[in-house]
Amino acid sequence: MKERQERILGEIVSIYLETGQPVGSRVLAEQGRLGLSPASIRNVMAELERRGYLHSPHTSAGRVPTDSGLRYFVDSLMVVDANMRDTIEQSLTQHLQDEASKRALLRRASDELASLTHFAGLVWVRESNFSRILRLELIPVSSSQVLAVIVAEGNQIQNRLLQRPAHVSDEQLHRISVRLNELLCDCDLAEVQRRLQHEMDSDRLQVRKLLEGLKRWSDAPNESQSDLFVSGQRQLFDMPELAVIETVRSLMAAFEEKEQLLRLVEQVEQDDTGVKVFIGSEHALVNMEQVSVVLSRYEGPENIVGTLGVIGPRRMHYERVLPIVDCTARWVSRMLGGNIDG
Amino acid sequence: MKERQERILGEIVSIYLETGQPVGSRVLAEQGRLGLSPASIRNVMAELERRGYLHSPHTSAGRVPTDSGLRYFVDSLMVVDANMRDTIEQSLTQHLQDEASKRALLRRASDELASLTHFAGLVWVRESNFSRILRLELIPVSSSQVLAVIVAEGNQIQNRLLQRPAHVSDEQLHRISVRLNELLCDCDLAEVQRRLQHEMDSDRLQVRKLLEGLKRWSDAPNESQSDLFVSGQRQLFDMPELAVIETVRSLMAAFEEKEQLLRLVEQVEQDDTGVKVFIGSEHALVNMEQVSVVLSRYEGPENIVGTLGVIGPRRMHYERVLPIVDCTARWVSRMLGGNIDG
DNA sequence: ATTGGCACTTGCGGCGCTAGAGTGCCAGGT
DNA sequence: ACCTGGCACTCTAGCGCCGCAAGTGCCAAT
Repeated sequence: MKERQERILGEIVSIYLETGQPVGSRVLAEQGRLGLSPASIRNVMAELERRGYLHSPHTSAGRVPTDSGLRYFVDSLMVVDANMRDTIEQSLTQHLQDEASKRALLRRASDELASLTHFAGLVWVRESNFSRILRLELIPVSSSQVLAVIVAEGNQIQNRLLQRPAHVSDEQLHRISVRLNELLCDCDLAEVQRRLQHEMDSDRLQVRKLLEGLKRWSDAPNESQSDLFVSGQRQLFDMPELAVIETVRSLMAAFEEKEQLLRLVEQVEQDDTGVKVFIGSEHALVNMEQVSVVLSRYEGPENIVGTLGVIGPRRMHYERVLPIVDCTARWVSRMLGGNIDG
Repeated sequence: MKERQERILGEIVSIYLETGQPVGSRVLAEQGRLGLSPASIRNVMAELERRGYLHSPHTSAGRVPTDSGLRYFVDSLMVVDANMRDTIEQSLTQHLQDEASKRALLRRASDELASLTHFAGLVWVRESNFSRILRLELIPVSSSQVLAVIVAEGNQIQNRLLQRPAHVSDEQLHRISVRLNELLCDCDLAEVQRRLQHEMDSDRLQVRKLLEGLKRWSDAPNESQSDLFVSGQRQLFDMPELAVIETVRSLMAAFEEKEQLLRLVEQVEQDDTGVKVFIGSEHALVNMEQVSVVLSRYEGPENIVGTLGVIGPRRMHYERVLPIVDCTARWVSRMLGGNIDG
């Protein structure tokens, strides 16, 4: 694209991001940074429209950047604010210092995304079953129940109540626990299943019920930990172009049903090329042509991976939001590396 | 109030609940169940308006029940559908059968409230620390960490990673675990604190760090379990009178900030007189004069208490919603009594 | 006490108009 | 060859107006 066209597209986009209104040749000329008359600008605008970067809502309105227009801006024209990163790091350091658990950390990360961008923050963590068992412990709870605790790789901790086999003393239970621990330690999921099955067949331990419970656990992903944190939805509705009941409904539906978001989020998990932007209709979310999604993959130790980012209006300051999402993702990755329970 | 006035108020309310529109004397007369002419009805309506049960938006609109009008309806006129309860029980039995954890159960209850009423379901559980310890176990995780698991009364289970004291073998850790278990078993929170302090002072076990971690745990309420479940918000925006951006914002704010809701919810926790209804401005939520809240307290075994209910439009079918909330609360109470982990 | 009739009030939808904004194109200047 | 002022054209948003429909309050008659 000609340099002249780029300059004009850039100006149009940045004014549009500010105001959200169509921008006309007049204001563009008066704003002065181009040194061109309205008429000249009009010619270029017409060309840009022919190429699909601009769009007129109607004859007597100005031009609005299309999704492609914004895309071009984000890909080629945008300059990220350099000292943005420091500000972000600072804020993150301040607010995300020492969180007790992984869940708490992620929730706070989501809050932080929301408060930095003033849009909706989003943190997703891949639903993961225990992968490789580091430790298994059975703890007697009552005469009818026993608590199974599993510590898996990446310090994931999961627990579940199982039915206690009749006529098994605490003493015996402890022995079974030790035995199972030896049996299942360092096994991955498939191996755990196999060995449990084998154990059940021979049933030397006479605790078929218990083993069944364990097996069922390893079958189903642990659904008790919801895995999508969303913060600051309400801020979206402060943007006039999103404060439309139709859009509101769609947004709420997306947040509540989650499947649509998950599809998007999983796309990002595939390739790990930093921050990914979906502008307007680029994500396939229906009725949400006015929103953009900015996501990045993050990665904790062993088996913890996920995606985080923000959902905001199509006209967001990408040059601010992109580094925010990027930094937060890195930060979260770093924090997850530390000492954190699951 | 005169029987005639009651009948008319009742008719107005039930038409209003259906349509959401002001109801005029004409339709009321034509509807036929009163056997009176529009003129007569008008007289009574004027009287009802003077008493504050009705309100005209303007001269040429019909009458709309005020909050007091609806209140009177709910308190004195309403007849709850008798076989409603069966339907509800049935649906609950079907969907809430065996949930693995307390959290899962409560979340499902919230979903169920939402799907039965088509409004937003709400379940709150009182944030509670462990009360009386039934069992404490220390599990070695790595060379630097140890997992503490506490089983408390009511089968509440909580776990936390603590720093592992240096130079303590798995063997020793197990002994410490047994010792601590003996020491702290059956103690309430205050007693736990006291004994831990005492133990730290003498420090016979040489594991000050570990004890400190435990103590800090018992100080702070366990914040990692968020305690308010909300489902089906989006359904609210299908009601035309709530699909107003102003109201949407307020609703979202209430759901996100939670303090306002908690204040309401705690009011209900105080007295346990079954279902409680807040109509329109009766709850002090700003900008939400168009919504009503129906809540009931529920109660699990030992120390688990909470409030659940729905948030819906002011014009909801109270005669349907009240039994739904009531039954769900009883049901949840019953289920919590069963075998469920925390 | 009830009711039909009538005058009065009020919001709402449709219509036409104007002002303002912005464009496209052309002809003339550099 | 490119830029620019000018002009005719188009479209929308806002305003005022009007008439319709709905509903009321009151009164006189039953």
